[in-house]
Amino acid sequence: MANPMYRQIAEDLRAQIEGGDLEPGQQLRTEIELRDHYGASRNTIRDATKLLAAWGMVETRPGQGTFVVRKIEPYVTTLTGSPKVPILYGEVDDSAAGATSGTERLLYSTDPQVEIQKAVASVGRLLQIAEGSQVISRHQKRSIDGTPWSMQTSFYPMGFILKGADRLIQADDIAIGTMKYLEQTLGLKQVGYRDWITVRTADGPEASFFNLPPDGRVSVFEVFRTAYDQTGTPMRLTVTVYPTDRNEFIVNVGDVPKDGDGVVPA
Amino acid sequence: MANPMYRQIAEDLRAQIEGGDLEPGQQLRTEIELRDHYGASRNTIRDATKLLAAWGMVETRPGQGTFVVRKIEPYVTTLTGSPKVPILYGEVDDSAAGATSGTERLLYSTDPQVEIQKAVASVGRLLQIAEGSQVISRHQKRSIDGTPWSMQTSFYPMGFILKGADRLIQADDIAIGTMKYLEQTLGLKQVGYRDWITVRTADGPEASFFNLPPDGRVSVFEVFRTAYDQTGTPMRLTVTVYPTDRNEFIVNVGDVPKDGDGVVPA
DNA sequence: GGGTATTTGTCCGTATGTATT
DNA sequence: AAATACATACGGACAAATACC
Repeated sequence: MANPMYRQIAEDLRAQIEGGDLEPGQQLRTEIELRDHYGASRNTIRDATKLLAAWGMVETRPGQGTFVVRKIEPYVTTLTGSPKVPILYGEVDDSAAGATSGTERLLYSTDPQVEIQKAVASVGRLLQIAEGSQVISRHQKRSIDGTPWSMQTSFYPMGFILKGADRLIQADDIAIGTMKYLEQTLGLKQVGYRDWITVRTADGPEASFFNLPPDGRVSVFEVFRTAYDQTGTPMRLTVTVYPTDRNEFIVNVGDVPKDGDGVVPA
Repeated sequence: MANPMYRQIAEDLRAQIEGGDLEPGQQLRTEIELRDHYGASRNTIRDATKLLAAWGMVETRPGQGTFVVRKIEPYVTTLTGSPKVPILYGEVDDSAAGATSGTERLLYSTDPQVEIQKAVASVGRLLQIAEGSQVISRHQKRSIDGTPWSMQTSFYPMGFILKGADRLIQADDIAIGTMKYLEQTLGLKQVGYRDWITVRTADGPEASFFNLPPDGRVSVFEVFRTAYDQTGTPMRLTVTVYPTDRNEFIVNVGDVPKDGDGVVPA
């Protein structure tokens, strides 16, 4: 016996899933049935399904059963350029739900939650201000087609308010865009940005908002975007968290064909 | 009791780790000691440590004990630009190991493993050739400072060989770089590339090479880089797999300050 | 709403195997 | 070889979530 029994059972079930014997969304046999089928104890069957869950192939629902996971249609964000999704702020109109046609996707964003905070170490470092100094924090949760998609928090130096950009501390959307607003009020123009991309396990609130399984299987992208003004000074830090199971990114460098068919690997 | 016992125990141990009572690398008390301490059964203690392992906070080693994980110093790759690490091919000279000084990091790469393969769906789509047509595959495993870092496979259309780029099927490094070689032999010049970034769970060989825990906790970046020539035709597809626990990425857009202090969030 | 059957979740005790020191 | 520590496996009991009548 090279492999332990629970692993062999997991491999067997994996083969059934990958072979198509078990469709995505379909329910597996119950633990009792699997116990009798494999001649193992229920706990060993549970070890096998736990391993499959760690592989991201099944999920268990208390009171219901064990199901083959349905892959979420990933949303692709192009980091080198602007997103092309129509954005809807405020309350969702339920009557309009389900009316999105074709491949067009609807992005819904909560109104910004504005707070004055002390800069933690990472925020201070990236904004090049002292750790602990005051910053404006604008937080939004965003969904696409009803699926929780990302949580975004933008940080601005507190000095922007004193210099006249007082709309930053109002808890509503700045329709023309904050970058244009800062240009009009403070003369700050964004000339470039740097994205820092990491992956980590989701914390509690994130797992809750994104509906992630509690076993820590799905991690999240954390993207730190530092925007620089014409003097090379950081003018905004945007931290966005995306679950890795429903998000992918594109980076275009140099002369490349337009996005379209043939850019998606799967 | 809002939470089950194993979860409360896990939270308690987590607080000890985050509070600094348990240092990274330090051994936890054994399962038997924890069982007596918390008044639970050994199986419940094991459920708690399994949860901590899923959170990426501890790792268990058979015959040794349970240890607080040591965070790996992440390696940062700038996607918009060329890497700046010195590359060493072939066998490693052990006598030189440990002699790297300062912040300089040593990249070691295996000799390319060259194969002729049929293009799978994703390779065919990104290279814009028919699925199942022949491609040259050049695979390398790479380490930084002795730590397994990435697995990279480049795919070229088979036609390149017939047109004279026959060094592509030799299993050694092309010192001047394959891009320059293709320019010299075929007149193909890379004018840009597109990176497609996804995250998925590691498969068996990947988990083995990268030394990842078998519980599926650590996932991997999979970056598909399609290089385009002056006619806008894909000339190479490079698929690189990086463990997410030791890799981060940077994307620079527009006019940004040089990399250096203040670009790292943590 | 209530009650019941089904299914997974939690917890226990025990025994044995395997890896490491 | 022996001791230690985690890994695997069993069987049992009860709890909690869900679905259905």
